[in-house]
Amino acid sequence: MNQMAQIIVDVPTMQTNQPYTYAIPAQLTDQITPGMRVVVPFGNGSRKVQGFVVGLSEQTSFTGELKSIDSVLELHPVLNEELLKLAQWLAEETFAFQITCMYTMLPNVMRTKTKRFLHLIDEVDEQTFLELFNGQDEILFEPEQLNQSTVSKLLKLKREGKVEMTYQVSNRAKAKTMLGVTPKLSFEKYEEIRSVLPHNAHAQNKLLSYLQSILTTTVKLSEATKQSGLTTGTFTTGEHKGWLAKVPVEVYRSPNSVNRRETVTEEPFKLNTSQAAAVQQITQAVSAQKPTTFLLEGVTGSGKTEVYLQSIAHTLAAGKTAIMLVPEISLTPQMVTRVTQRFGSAVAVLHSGLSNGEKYDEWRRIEKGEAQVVVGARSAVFAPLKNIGLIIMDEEHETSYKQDETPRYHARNVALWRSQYHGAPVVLGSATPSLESRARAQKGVYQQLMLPERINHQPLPQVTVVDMRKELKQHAESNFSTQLLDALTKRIARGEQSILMLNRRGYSSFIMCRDCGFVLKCPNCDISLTLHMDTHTMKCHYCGHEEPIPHQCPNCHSDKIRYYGTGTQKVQAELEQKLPDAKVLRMDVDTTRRKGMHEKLLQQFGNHEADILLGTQMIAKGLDFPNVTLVGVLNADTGLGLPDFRASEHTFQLLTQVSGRAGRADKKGEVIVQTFNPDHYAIKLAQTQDFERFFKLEMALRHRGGYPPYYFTVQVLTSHEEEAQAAKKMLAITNWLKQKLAPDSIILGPTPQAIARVNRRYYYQIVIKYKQDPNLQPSLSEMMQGTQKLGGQGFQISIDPEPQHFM
DNA sequence: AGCACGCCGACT
DNA sequence: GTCGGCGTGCTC
Repeated sequence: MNQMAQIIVDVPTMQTNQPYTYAIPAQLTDQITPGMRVVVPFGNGSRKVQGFVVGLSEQTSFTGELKSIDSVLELHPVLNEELLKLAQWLAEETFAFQITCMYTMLPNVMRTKTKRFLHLIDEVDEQTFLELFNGQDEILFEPEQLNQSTVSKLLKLKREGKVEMTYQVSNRAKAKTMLGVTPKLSFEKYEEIRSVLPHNAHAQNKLLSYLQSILTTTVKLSEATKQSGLTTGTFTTGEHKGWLAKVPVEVYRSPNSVNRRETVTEEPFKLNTSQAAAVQQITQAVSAQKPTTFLLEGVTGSGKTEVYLQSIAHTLAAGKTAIMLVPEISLTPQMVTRVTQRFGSAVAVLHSGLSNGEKYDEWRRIEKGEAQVVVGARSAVFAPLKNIGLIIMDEEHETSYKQDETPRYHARNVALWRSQYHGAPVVLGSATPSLESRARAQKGVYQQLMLPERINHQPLPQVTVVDMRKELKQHAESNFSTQLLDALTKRIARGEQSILMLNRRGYSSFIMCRDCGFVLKCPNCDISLTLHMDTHTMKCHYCGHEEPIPHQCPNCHSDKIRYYGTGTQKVQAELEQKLPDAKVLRMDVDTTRRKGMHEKLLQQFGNHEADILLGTQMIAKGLDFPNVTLVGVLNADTGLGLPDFRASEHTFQLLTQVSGRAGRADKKGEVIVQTFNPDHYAIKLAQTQDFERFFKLEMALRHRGGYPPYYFTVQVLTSHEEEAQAAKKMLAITNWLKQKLAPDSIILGPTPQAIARVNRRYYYQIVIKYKQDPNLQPSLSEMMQGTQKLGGQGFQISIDPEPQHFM
């Protein structure tokens, strides 16, 4: 009989990042199983915290006195054996706390906050009673809500033993309920009642028949009224007479339940030879339960999605489940509809647009086995599916698959882990794979699948590169070349649509004084403020600081303070001036901040309510508008200037993707790319969508520079309010690590971060490059242990494995 | 995180 | 002398 449980408590610190042993009280002996959420007393005051049971035992090596589990939060575990193991692996891999990893895998509602109450247990004078307790003998204790003297007075009473503190962990993971009706009597009994019913009681007679028809089941009241044609009043009468009971029934808040088709309406398309070959290879691995990783390479329009869908169909037919990961930005209604029309109610969709309650409900549908296909962004890789047969990751090169806060995991690595666990293949799909993945395919670690031809044999759109250096010499400064303006004018005349993309990477519209060169900067961060015309403010994109637009230079009081840089708003203004007849839709962070605006704008554009869609990167991904025949990239190369070794890769990927947006239907597409670097290889090769040549060239450069994928990388970051402190600490860490690491591991730095100060803190970093270093993981763990106590000294230290950009 | 213990300055 | 400031260390 297991009398003890190992529990990971919700106290995210290095020192508490380990299981604690608790006694299982007698009345809970049979209920506690690993993966459950429980409430336990923790720490000196035995305050109550949430915890996860990770193991059971009969003994413990702990010699102190054990505390007992307070209560359980669910009847069933929320983490199964697989996910518990995954959480442990993830914690080691990303240097994060186990508790943080567990919460990452679960819906937000499972994160709890403990409420504290103060209870009066002794006599106090009337004055204090009224002042502190407002005449009640129990109050909610929220120190941040109260003023300081009140808090200290209360704490004093506590020390004197006149007041007791109690804790309450509130469980927000509640299923939504609706009123349901359930018959209370037997068929015969209802028959008896009917025989003594007055002849004119038609409604009650009808109710009796209805109750007889749903015996032993519970039906939602709203459905019951619909089915029976009776009013809620009649049901209430029935309740009063003891014929039926009104009980709460659990329902799902599924937002798309209305349009979620119960029946499959879309037929699989016919595959071409290469698609069929790909599906065949994938499904073979599914059947053989081989955890093969496939790299599915195909130009835009080569029908990757159909390969995914038919592979999933096969997986379902084999009685298994599947995960399909897509970047958040391509999780559009069109895309979701396509999947749901194929697989009906077997699909669960997880995306950021859902409310916490809705996410919880989708999660429960998956967990209960009611959904077998999960479609979602990064975190959907943790979907609690059992018996996974296939994991798909579309646009595998997308940087959004890496989480940029702890745990800093990459969904691809999690997918590969689960693939090994389940013996399930992974399909990584992209037109422009990440160099890491493509290199692995080269080495035979991944199996390459190619889709060389476009589905309807259209030629790729013609891509013209315009040299903006020449353009600028010919006429005044403008965002538009003559060529692009002409092309736009033509489309408007023909009633066709255009997409204009502004590459915002490394660009912002700041404001500068033309007399003294003063640039308005954020008072908290080392970064210039960005102009926002819609709110008429200057904003800091890092800390959110906001201030009014200056009309006079704060430094020299000149009024020649002007805007610099190119934002979408400025381009829109220029468009309106140059093409006054064109209807322009602008889509950027500012116009899509409100929930649902993204979809709404796309829908408007799809309905041809505008001629031109102007936007940033977000319009490059996965949109399919048949009437779009022109794609213009206003500034292809702003990203190239960044001191980031992935700059070329990102530029190539972006241009290739955006080019795929032109002429997808029967109309021929054209792409115009404006650049100041027309000879750059990333731009030239994107013109012909020649990924293979780009790959070879870029790999040679990475080899020369000693960059990934030739090396693995880890970034270590320290910060402090004082610059010298941050620098000193980083240097000390560097010297310590140098002694620990393998001789062929390289440490770059310490260097200040590109934006050295953010939110009043200074950041210093090092980057470790290594090929194979068994000492690295333990050394970094040791470092995290050792530096933990420095937290109180105002230091923050974080580790980012395989950072997206380390500048 | 949050609670207690413990050691120093400024008050009745 | 005591009250309360927060630096330090621990939590089954």
